[in-house]
Amino acid sequence: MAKDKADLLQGTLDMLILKALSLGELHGYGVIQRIRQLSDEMLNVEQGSLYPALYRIEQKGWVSARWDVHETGREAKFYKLTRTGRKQLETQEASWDRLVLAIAKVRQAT
Amino acid sequence: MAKDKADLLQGTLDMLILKALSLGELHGYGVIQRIRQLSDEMLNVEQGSLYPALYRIEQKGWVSARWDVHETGREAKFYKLTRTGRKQLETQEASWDRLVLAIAKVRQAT
DNA sequence: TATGATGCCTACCGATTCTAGGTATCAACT
DNA sequence: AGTTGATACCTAGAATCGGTAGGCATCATA
Repeated sequence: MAKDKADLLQGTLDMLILKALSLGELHGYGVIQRIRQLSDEMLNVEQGSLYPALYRIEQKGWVSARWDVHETGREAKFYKLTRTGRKQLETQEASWDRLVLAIAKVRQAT
Repeated sequence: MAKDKADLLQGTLDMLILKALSLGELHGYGVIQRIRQLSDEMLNVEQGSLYPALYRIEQKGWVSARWDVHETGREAKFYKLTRTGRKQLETQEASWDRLVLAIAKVRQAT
């Protein structure tokens, strides 16, 4: 991938996807675009990462999927956050915050 | 591992180890203790994660190792940050900061 | 008509952390 | 004396997950 885009750390992708979908129903490809846009082009999710992740997340019941046609007339698979998924997003955000805090503490040390 | 300790994300361990060693030479087991202590018990590095990581890091030239006896009279393998390792720490900290920033941007979205 | 963007997918690779074991020394307690 | 827990090192294998690289189809645009 492009060198100016940061690689994701394992465990952050689910949270990003759930967050993107928390802003409204969206199809897979759109999730990539939304994450890229929201992060000011800093995060680029590869398709080879996204689709398996969406599948995993759907299996866990965090999103529901349905095929539909969007305004441009093209077919796409739309994903929607479930109630469980919203809970999961909160959980993952809390974990992320704890980790960021813990690492900040270590880095403060002199 | 204990449920009150956060699991690490892949990619953060190296940075934590390098940071711990940047505060002074230390043996492997001590790295675990130092990270735990600096993070207010929030981060717990497993031995099965640490030793392979130290080996990898040594292979990359980021730390140098030597056997020695510490004040308690016990033998231990002491690791020291190399000049390259210090550069690497800066690089990894910068990457971490960028990732945290990017994720914060996504999470700000309403 | 050719190219690039959109849109879906899969197979495999590589990296890394964890679990679960093993070994040994030492202090402390029973 | 024996047991336990902390200290100190290590390895093998499992599991996870993101990336690379491929495939396929549609559509707008040059």
